[in-house]
Amino acid sequence: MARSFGQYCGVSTALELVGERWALLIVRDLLVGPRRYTDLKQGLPRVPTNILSARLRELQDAGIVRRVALAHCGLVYELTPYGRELEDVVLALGRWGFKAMGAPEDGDVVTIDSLTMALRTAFRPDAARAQPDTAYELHVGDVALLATVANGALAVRPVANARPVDLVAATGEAREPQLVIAAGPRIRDVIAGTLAPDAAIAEGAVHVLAGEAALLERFAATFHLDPEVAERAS
Amino acid sequence: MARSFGQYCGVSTALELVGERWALLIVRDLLVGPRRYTDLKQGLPRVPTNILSARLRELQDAGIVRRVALAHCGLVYELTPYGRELEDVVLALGRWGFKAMGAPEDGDVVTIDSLTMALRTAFRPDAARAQPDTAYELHVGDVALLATVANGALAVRPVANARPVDLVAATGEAREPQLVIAAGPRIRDVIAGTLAPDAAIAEGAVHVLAGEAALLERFAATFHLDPEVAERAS
DNA sequence: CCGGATCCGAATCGATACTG
DNA sequence: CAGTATCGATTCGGATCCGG
Repeated sequence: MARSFGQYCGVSTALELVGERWALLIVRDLLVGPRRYTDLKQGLPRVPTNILSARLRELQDAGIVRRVALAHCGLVYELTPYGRELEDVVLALGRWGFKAMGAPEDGDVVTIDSLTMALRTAFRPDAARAQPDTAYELHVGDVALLATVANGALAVRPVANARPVDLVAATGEAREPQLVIAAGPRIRDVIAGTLAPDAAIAEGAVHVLAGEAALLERFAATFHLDPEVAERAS
Repeated sequence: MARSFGQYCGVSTALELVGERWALLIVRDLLVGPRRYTDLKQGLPRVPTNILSARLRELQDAGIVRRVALAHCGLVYELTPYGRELEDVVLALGRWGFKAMGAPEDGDVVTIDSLTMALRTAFRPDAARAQPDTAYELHVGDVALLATVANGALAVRPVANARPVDLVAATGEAREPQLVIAAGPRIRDVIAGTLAPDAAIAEGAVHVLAGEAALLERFAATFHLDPEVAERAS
């Protein structure tokens, strides 16, 4: 399959399976849920279609992705259980890369799936448990999603939902968001802890559309990546 | 620098910085300690020298690696604090890839650094704390290292050491290993939990060179990757 | 519209040779 | 020891096309 690194080692084995360009971004999107070919292409606007289909085939051959035909609804790709275990890898990568993010390049997009995984990356279960359950509605660019924090667990779903309302009701996730905010790229700085919530509002980096502005403090405490000072013996 | 994925996202940022071929394997080796160019080339026998120097330059430009001139001892490359934070990423990748490892391909090598990181990947601090402190000497292929477990912490160093003996004594790591074993690739199965210690000895997958064979049970409990059954709601 | 396959120029990688 | 230089082999990117 992929060119070998010539090592009998877990890291090199992993990189042979998911180290090719675009592969882990496909996995990232599939970690949010099963996706159709077209969904993936839309969520990864810069991936050439031949690369997307090549990666999907390789991921299937490796037992990471499975292709499922839905009754009367077309095809979806979904992670196998083994593929879902890549969550730790993607979260670790996201956590590390988040700190290196500067201002967005021209033409950079924020997608529903990437924002969903970013929220999962930054989510602090213990910080969440220390505060009242809250539902946040977050708008970034033309992406909008509802993040519901309850009992130390996080659920994220798109807000302009294609899902039937009764499904939402059934999962008990439906609830009026206590805070609705619209943010630009500097929401990253709020989560990274380099921009205080009140400063973010004062500077217009975050707009409160509904709810009490003070709840942004709770948001920032719940979704937070600490500097992790990296004091370690070499 | 690298071609952009066109997303404002932590995962894609990380992949732009360390997603190129060989980059994370270089980081893996540097996580064990500072290395000279020649050390890296030896630990990554299949990397073309032009790629190695290109990656080292890119990693330096990204602030992940630093090039340090030692007094009268040449140059070494070492991770910056930010680079050292990639440990979580490399360990997560190693843990995941370890389970996908089959039999080694022809010509696959096991290096000191890859084996050291594999032991770190599989190390269970709580399992270690539940048992007496132990020093293991492990030979795989032509690689030999000493893994010292004390107070729930792991220290690994090469056994045919170029380091002065008094340095070893100063760090308190020096101690006669209670168990010395020589193993082939199937040591992987012992760590993965698919080959029981006594069966490994019976089948000749692991040879006990010194110490009590029963200590291999302790080794297997200390260095272990559980199946992590991945039962999760899709 | 969905789910790709095909073609081709550009960029990257791999192998080897060579240099201060 | 610490890399450059070169060049053929691969892979990637962009665009187009095609069957359902």
